Amino acid sequence: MDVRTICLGILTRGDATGYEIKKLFEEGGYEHFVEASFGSIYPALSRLTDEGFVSVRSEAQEKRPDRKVYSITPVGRSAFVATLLKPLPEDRHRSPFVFAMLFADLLPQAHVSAMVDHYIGQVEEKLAHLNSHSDASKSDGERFVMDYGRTVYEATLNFLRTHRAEIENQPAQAAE
Amino acid sequence: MDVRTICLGILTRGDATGYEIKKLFEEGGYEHFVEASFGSIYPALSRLTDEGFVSVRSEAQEKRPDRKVYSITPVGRSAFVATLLKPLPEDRHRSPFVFAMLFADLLPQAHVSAMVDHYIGQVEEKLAHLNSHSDASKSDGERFVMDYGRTVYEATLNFLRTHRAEIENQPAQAAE
DNA sequence: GCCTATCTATATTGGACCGATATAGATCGA
DNA sequence: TCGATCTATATCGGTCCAATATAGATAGGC
Repeated sequence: MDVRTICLGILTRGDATGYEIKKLFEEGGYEHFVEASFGSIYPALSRLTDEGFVSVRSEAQEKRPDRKVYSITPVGRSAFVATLLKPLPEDRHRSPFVFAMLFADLLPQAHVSAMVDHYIGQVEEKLAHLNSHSDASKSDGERFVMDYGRTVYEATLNFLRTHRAEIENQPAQAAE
Repeated sequence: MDVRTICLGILTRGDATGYEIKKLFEEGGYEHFVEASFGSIYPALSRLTDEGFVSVRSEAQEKRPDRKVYSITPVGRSAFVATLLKPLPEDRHRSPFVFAMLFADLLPQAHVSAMVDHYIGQVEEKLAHLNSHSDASKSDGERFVMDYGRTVYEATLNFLRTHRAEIENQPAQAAE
């Protein structure tokens, strides 16, 4: 999903700055399915403004730099819905950890165990972060995607804990 | 994980052409954690050759275009292992479908159901593809990552089948 | 008082990546 | 004969992002 569509979607839920959009990705429990960097968010917001899909107003702040608050326009809202009604791009999953496990036999066993421990820790942290969000104020869609994320993280943890021995106790540099 | 590292890894398992590396991603059951396009594979192989991490030989074929076969060098193999021993980049997951489900309330219910059906079909296809790979000739690492993929796909399917009603029967354009 | 770490806030850049395209060689079914 | 599809290499323009830049803070340690 391109970053302009992502920003439009976020803005259907309420006005936001570029910085707030980024924070939503980092802290909002969305990291299992969406992310964007400042390097793409600010240019995307600029283009959306140029295209008339969003409008922008500056707000001065005391003791803080000014902030630019973006609002979706009616045209932008229609464009967003139209995009969702088209066939969606494929999911993309990239896991350096899983890729590295393909080659566990090339690594010292102690290091493989440490990598598995570290990855389990990362997933536990993400799950805890998801669980820290109360469901009280969530829409059905938000609850659905949070529960989906929990399901995948829990399945991942169960799998790693159950199956880690299968790649940890391999002879180093097995003949291949 | 950058594409050069990915190509190096594949080549530790045996010589391959750029085209074969791409086919491995598409058909090898790796799509839940790694992928690269021709647009990045060929330049990566060129750079690896320039850097001395791989060597290349051309093979003429009857009735087919010539093919370039790449082999990892001892220096390349060491570099690959050294890369795996460093801290790995974070996983990245991008799911336009899950992102769209955040906004299910903006869409006609029939369309939401169709999107869920289509996504379930895609995941079922990926799972069937994974299951089509016999475990007989797999290394422990390969078995591990295939089993991991199955676990995640199965958890996904179970979740979608169980919870789809939570976003399908919403009033259209709920007040927000 | 200074320095480092961290937060808030916007913006840009160079390099990596990729979908599309190009070129060139086939087979197969209608 | 033609269109679809496969094999095979390669490039390009657009998108994305980590890093960097600039500018405004607070807080804690020395």
